[in-house]
Amino acid sequence: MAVTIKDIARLANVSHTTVSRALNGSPLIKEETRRRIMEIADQMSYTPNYNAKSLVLQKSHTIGVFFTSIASGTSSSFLADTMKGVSGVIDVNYNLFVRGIDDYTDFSSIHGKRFDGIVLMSQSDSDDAFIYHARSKGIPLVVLNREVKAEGICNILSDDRDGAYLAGRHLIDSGHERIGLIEGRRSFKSAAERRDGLLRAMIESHLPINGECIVPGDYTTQGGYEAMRALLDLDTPPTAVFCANDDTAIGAMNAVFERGLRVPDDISIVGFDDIGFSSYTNPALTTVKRPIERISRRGAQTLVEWLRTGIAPPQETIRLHTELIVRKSVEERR
Amino acid sequence: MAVTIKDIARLANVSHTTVSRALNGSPLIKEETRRRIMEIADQMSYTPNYNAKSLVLQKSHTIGVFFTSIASGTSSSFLADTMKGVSGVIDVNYNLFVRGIDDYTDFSSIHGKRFDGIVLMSQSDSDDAFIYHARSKGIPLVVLNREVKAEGICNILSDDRDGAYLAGRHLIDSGHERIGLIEGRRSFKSAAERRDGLLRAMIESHLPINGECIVPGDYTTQGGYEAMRALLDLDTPPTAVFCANDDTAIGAMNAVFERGLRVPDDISIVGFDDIGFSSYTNPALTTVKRPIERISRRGAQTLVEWLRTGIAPPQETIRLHTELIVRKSVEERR
DNA sequence: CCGCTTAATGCACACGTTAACATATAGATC
DNA sequence: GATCTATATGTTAACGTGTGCATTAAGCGG
Repeated sequence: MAVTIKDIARLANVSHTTVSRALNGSPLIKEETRRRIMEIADQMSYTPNYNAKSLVLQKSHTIGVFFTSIASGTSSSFLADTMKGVSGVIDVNYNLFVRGIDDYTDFSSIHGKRFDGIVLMSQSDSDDAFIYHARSKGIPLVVLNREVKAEGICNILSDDRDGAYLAGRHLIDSGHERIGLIEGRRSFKSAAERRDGLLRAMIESHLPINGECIVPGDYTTQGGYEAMRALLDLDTPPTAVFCANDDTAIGAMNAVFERGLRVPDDISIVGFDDIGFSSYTNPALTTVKRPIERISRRGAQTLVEWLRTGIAPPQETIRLHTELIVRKSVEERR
Repeated sequence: MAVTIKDIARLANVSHTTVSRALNGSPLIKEETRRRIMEIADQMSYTPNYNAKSLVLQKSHTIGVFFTSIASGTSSSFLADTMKGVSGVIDVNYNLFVRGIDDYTDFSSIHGKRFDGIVLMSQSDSDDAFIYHARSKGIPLVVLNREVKAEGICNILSDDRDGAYLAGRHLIDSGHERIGLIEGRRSFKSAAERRDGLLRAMIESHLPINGECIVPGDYTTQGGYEAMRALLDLDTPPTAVFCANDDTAIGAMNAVFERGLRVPDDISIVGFDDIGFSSYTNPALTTVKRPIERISRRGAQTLVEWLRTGIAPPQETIRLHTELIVRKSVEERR
């Protein structure tokens, strides 16, 4: 049914070897012959069978994009931005394969025959088993969004600690002294980094750190809502709260409104990520912009280059800058 | 490097054919032999080479998930919900391939050798060329989210017209008579259906339809913001506005607040989709729930069944129910 | 005219798997 | 015990493509 190089060979009165070489730009073929073959191929609208190619070349023509989980814990904007970034870079005759790591019970099907390379958007150190496996199989791997010290893998992530520090500074500079924190999902590395950044800003300014003002969260809107309720129940609630991400911040704002309080007049809120909606909350959310799409694009580019040249990128950790976006959810109380 | 059935055959002292049969559960193999082979395979942690399998079986083991566009026009929650729905159903030894149709300049690489089946989350009739192509190549195709009358393809979508009708009824029952509409993206079929649903409710109740109260939108938050500003600039603005989706509604609410007006006291707003954030807007958004994840899951199941049994599903249009979610953004003004 | 180099092409096999056909073994039938 | 049948396994070719090696043709120096 489908046209193969043998079909072309028959029409061109050459061997299929010659056709193969002509189509792949081998210097062994006479220019005139090549043109003739190309023309026939074109006219028959030949497309190579990638399975056959892959089989003989020991390449898969597939790039895997993995998330820690697709089913839960990954926010929509995060997933979408990643897909946008990656799919813009990988050209269309690569297969773009997408999965959550938690879809797998064992990793036996993850091997070099199946994936030329992998982009891992990693959120949790539970991914380490996956990373270890991929490395042991020798699959080129770029890890995004989380620092992994293992040898031979390239990290690209946003400087969350720095971003959280900026957010903290902003609150402090605005005159806040009693600052609360709603944390991110416990096992996620980013959660720890953001906490550390905020705390560094507070320590640097000699502000006291009250354990009661630090409450757990899970990066969800519902989690932010509940955490903020807990903070508001304190005898003296904080005047400003740093939320580990925007989803959390939106939930937190709801809890504030529910008590009949106002943002930022009664309580200031800062988020993290700058998802699309954060400029449309009421009041608009002051937050830290994290360039997920840029990270993904950069990661995909790194991988593509790696595959093209065959030389691994330097084992370095690239941190893309975060940026404080000041909107309306923080009160100046000087 | 990688272990093949021939390696197993050598160790088991049988031919590779026997191994192949044993692993594939052929009844021709003695139970004892099978066990022995299985054990060896297991112990060597054998994984089949899917390229070789695909080559000989003329199957690709790949399911394509296509969007009209990944780069633009597809909201994050839409994309994410689709991925969640599909990836939950397709088992992990299928390749899950994801792309936007607009990534392609020509469809020559879309053929049966490359895709066992395709799930198309279609938003625009610009996808018709793609659909036609896939059909002509004989690729099993399930089209989600948009009705396509072409023969032999199965449609699964939400009943947007009915949902919009429900929203309209709700506004009318709440005492609104001057009702505005911010439309969806012009080329998207869903935009027209939602408009029709609303209009039907209004006509049914003998409400006048003012052209000036119907303004264009594009399913984006920014678009909703601008459209609502236009509505508010009217001499007599509507008392309630139906927005073609939640993103639009959120933008619209912002425009209302910006004028110092209140929702729902001064103006009522209804959205469509029930994205995650719509219960966290302030006030919480009354909207119509559209089960994207369920649609995707159902679509993927249909396709999987089709591939498993080899018999095409009846060419029908399945409409999953939408549901009115009443929250706080509509005023009772009776 | 012979041998030698260079350019262009073909032959045959390999990649890992499945399947049609062939073969071997054992038990059943007469 | 010869013949048949059923059961279990092996042989071989095929899927579509790329590549090492052989082959042919042509050009060239002596």
